[in-house]
Amino acid sequence: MSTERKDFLRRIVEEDLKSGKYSEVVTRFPPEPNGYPHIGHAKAITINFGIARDFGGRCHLRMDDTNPTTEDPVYVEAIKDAVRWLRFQWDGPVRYTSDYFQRLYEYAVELIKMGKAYVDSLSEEEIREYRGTVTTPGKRSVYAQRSVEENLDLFERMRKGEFAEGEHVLRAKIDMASPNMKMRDPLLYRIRHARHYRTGDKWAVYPMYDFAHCLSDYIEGVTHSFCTLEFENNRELYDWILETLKVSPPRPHQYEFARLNLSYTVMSKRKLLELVEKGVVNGWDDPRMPTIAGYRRRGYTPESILAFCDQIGIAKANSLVDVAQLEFCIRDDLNKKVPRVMCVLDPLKVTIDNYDEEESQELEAPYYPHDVPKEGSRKLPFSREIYIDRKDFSENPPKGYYRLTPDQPVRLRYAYIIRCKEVIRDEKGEVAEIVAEYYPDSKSGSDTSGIKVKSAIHWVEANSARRVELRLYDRLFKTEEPKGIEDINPDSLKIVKDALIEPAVIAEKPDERFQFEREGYFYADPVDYSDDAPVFNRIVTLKDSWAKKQKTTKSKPHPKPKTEKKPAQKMQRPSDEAASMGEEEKKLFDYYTRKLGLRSEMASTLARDDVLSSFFKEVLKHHNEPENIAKLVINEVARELKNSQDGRIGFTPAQIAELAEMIESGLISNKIAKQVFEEMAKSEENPRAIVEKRGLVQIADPEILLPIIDEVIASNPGNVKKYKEGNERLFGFFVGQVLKATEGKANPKVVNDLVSSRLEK
RNA sequence: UGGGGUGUCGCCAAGUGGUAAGGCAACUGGUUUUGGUCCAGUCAUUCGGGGGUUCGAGUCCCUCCACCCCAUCCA
Repeated sequence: MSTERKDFLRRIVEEDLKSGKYSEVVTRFPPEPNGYPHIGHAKAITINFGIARDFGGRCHLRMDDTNPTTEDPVYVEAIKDAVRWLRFQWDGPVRYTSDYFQRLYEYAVELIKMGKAYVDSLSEEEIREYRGTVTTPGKRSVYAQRSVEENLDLFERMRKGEFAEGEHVLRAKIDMASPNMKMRDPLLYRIRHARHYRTGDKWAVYPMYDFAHCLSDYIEGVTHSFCTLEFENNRELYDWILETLKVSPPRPHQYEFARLNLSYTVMSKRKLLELVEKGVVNGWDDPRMPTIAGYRRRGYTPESILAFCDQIGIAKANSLVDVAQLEFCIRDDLNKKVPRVMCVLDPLKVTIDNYDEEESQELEAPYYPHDVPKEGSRKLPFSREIYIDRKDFSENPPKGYYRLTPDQPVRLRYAYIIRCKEVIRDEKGEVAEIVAEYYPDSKSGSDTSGIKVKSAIHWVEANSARRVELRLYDRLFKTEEPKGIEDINPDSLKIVKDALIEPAVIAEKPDERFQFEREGYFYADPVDYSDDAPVFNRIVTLKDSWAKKQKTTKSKPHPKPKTEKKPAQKMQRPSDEAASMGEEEKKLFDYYTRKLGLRSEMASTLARDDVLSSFFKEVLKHHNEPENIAKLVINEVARELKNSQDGRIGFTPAQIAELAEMIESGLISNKIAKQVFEEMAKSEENPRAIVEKRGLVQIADPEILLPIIDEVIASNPGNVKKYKEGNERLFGFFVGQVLKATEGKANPKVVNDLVSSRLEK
């Protein structure tokens, strides 16, 4: 990985590798085998395997199988399939948390011996009560006082299966009053008399996620443990277990990213399961399902899913990705790959009455358009009777209609231009057939007719066409953020039983995915397709700007009202803040405003913060410039204070006073002061010493500055032009360049004046 | 309500004090025997709101607001 922009996880890995924290990156994809993986898993897979690949590391596939009641081998197969289908390869064998049960048990025993874990015999309800709530602390169980020996004995007997489920649990002894609920003596083990699909009846106790996960990561030598946002609160416990057990470094660390949400889709296992169980869809691999198996059956390519995962990025903001982004990815991929063929979804017979009944011919048609660099073609039978799509003919065409009408000829793609002569109706008055004539000299590729048509439509020859079943899939839900079954799109599947397709598709099988020209991308259903009864799934439609235009002209009587800029919300006056101050704070506030003459914003900020306030007063003793000192303390000192975890700061009030003097005297600029600040916080050196050592004295001499400015102006003629054309934001660019050239030492005020006068010329 | 997180275009998302990237969507126009593709172009005077610091703030400080997660013997 070189210099291109990286997501925050890759930056962390890069940093850790550079600093030598780890010599190699090891990640893992750790699903619980209790359901079919979906596109959200694809994101996690791409992240874990992708990062390992990008940094020359390894990625493990681990089944997090600590709950025997929910897991099943069919899911481990589905997960393995999904990873392989996405073209990733896990390092070594598939791993299982259940393989570590013995070691995990030993770690638990160790915790007990350290007095850091105990067997609790409270009931489930009691445990819940004792835990407290998010706002009230919990209280510890009386059983927490059990001796190490008793705990050891009990835990051993739990393991052997001497107790009923729920009778005892093993808990970590941490803090029942922790603000983090996950730290209130979390459960480590519970009794389960269930058969585990791998370990059978060997164990009667099973580790909980929090205990198993960090240790499994550690056992496997994982360095970076990526998971989704909802585990943020679990990180403290993850670290606590590894730290308390004093496992030898290198230790794994957990980082969280936002899980994928897709519009018009549900992603939770529970809701997906409901769809399957209630028969809303036909199983986990129903082409409408967001499962990997579903997309695969629908006809999505692994490349398109990967491209999608790439495009959506990795971040920490909860987001809802537009499904249109996914649709773009599959269209984009298939456009470059698949053969174009003709299939008529809603056949309308056309008899070409000037074409001899006895005659027929074969037309040569390429499988790929001019812009797809692939070779291949097939023969297209042509005769007196053909079928076109019903929507490609209109007796009363709307404005802008390019297709066949009584007055408008059209080209049959790869064949001739035809003209409608007569419309034949059935007893209900509907168009049943069209009688047309063709222009013999308009043959595709050797057209000498001189007739101009607005469009070319697809068609099939009546005798040779094959009847096929088409499954037209649409979004499963009708709302952007569906809650559940109540939001199902009733038209998510339309089955067309008697579409007609050109014979070569069935006979030659040039591919399994096709573009049915002007309709969409289709995939020969891997389960139900047979040569006798071909079935195609619609993967996605083509973009259709005609349909879009129709829709907008039909349903857009009013132009969309431009949303007004929302008016500024209620202003907050500093005096409002003063109102919320306590007695002491108010006194301080008054003192700062009246005696020291500080502005109220500053005064209130100081008055509300003990540490800042006393620091401020200390600095004042060394240098009595309340306003300047207050600014420094409020902005700079406050930052350093926030950034230091332990509340310690690497500088003294006297040093801040010194810094203030240097700024006031013009020795250094504010910009440099910031730099000095950071240096001070780190090195604990005196500001003056830092300035001298690093040569940070401000440059205000035009004699020095002017040549630099001219240089900057000379080397950015484009920006000079833009600036002169009115892009005043660019002013900062020039100043910035000069500052950069002087390593920040130029006096910005002087530079501003100078740049301004130079640019005027 | 305690704690942990997150707010940049309709949807994603870069951005680490010096010109608000990019993709999707949308919208022009061109090419086209697919109303597809492709090509050219348009689309954030502003970053949840308000103050402050600074020559200069999406980035630093203060404050308010909104949303998500945590009280399964699930993961």
